Amino acid sequence: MTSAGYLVNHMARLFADELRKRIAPLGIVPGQFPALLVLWEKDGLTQKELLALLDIEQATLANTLTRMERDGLIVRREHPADARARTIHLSEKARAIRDSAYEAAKETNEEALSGLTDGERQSFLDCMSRTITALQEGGSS
Amino acid sequence: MTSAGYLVNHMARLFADELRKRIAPLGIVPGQFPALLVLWEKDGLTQKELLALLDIEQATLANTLTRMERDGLIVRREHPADARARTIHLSEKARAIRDSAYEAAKETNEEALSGLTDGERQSFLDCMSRTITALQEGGSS
DNA sequence: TAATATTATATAGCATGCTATGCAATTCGA
DNA sequence: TCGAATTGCATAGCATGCTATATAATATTA
Repeated sequence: MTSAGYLVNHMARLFADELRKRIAPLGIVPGQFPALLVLWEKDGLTQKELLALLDIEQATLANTLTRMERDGLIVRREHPADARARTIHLSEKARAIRDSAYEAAKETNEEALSGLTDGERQSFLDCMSRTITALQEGGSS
Repeated sequence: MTSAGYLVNHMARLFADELRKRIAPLGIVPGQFPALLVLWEKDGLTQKELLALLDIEQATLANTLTRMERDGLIVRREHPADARARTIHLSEKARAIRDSAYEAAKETNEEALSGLTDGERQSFLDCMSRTITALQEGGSS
């Protein structure tokens, strides 16, 4: 159980669980975080525009947005020019938790990497980025 | 999108997808891999014994075993001494794909880490192990 | 030994992710 | 401009993981 794949899977679940506990009081869950990060920067995007900034599939985003709407984090309005599309807008609630959510994410990362030096953290993130690139290139060949 | 948590999640999905593609011809899926690794070493364990060797929850294992039985990878027999328990046995099919499965996992790891030197791979795995430890300790405090 | 507690496994319900497919609206080309 | 192709989003169905709870069997204890 010390292969890269096994460790990566285990680590990802622990990361998600830790974040989940920290953001639970805010009324959000880990799967909503990436979309929120984008929408906190720029509101009123269409699903397609939001999708282009995330690393998930369209169907996954569609389902996540449905849950975010159910949870009162976003509202979707009809697109002014295209009846197929809808624009996505954060609720006041979602805007209000922004700083706390950033803080929770920061604390999660800090806890996870607490045993690593700054240099190790740097090279760790670098290794992950390069691993991601390698796996993406393999698939698209 | 360069925080540790985001990268870890993304990397884990790419790893799983790559492995999924490589083992699909064998008739298994990534979630079955950890249980298979254990059962290839030692057959006839109970669910509880198997669980003790894996990093997943009991309910997750129970469902995985149900799917493995459905897929013809295992059979479960009544435990000779405890009517609550069942012993888990690999099918001939599962035994037959062992070497191919190991090879597929090895190739997945090799592809993922292809851009890293041996030294980098070593420290990468080490960082992951330490991160896992840090997150486990935090939760159990 | 009968009542209680514990244990082994299963199930319910949910989140997150995927592929495949459906559907309505828009765009393009003849 | 009309029919075909494309596009934007939703839905179906599944895997993998979780927590909480149910159930039956075993173990303990008063």
